[in-house]
Amino acid sequence: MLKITRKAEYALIALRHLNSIKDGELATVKEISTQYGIPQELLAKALQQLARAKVIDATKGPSGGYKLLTDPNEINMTKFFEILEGPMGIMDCFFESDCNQLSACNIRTPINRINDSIRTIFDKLTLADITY
Amino acid sequence: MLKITRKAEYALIALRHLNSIKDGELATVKEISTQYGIPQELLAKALQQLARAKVIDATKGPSGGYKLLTDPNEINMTKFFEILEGPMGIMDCFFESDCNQLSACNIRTPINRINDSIRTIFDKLTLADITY
DNA sequence: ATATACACGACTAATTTAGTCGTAAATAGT
DNA sequence: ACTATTTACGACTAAATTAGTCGTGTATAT
Repeated sequence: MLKITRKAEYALIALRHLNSIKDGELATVKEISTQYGIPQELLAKALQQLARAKVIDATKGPSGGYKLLTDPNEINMTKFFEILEGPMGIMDCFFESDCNQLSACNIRTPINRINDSIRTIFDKLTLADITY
Repeated sequence: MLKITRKAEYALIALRHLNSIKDGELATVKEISTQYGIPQELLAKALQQLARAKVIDATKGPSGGYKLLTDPNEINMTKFFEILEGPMGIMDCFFESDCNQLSACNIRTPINRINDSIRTIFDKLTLADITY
């Protein structure tokens, strides 16, 4: 339970990789997927999402690839996960609001507190923390 | 992402309910599922798991039902979730160990730290915290 | 031109979660 | 003893989510 998706996992591996290469260098999806044994197309999608969100920068064409765009200290894990997996919350009722049991529900408040705790952890965690 | 299952959600609602009834009283699955609009059979399963784990106590027959068995302060959320959803971890590789990418994986250690943080939160959270 | 690399939507497959059903066993009340 | 009620539990189906693939398009270095 409380598992992250593989896509996020792959993205994390890739980000860490991007963080480790030299300044000015690029890494391609192919390289990364080969090196870590990750399905290429799936990793590609994840990196495209991160590129759209301006976390990484894409260069097309031969000798193209990706590089980090943001300071690793600036990318927190809440942002990261929300880019890849959508809004973070341990229960759906925080996003949906069409829960027909709302009036009867007796755990909304406590669940909210749990949720905040988890969010706080991920807010404080940056890519830099994942990296060392 | 990081969502808990509905079964766990239902169980939490039920536990909170059990915690609210008078000492010596019992609540049946039927009552609870009706009151909160929860599928009866699914809630039944969840409560059976909790009963097997000695978190609650079951009495069969007419005028039977469930009651809390443990002090709400003694039930922590890690235990609770692991009873209902199995081992808690944000990645599978902590349980499986047959990951063939292990050698290449560059995020195992940092992921472990994240995992520990989450665990710590849930370790400290008891049913009593959910209850007030 | 052409080969390489990213972009992206549509699609299928696999896995997980949600929910149902049938049957059994205990027990209180009659 | 019989019946209604309630828990116990495995097998099953349905729904939803996640994982992974494919086809096509666009940019660009050589």
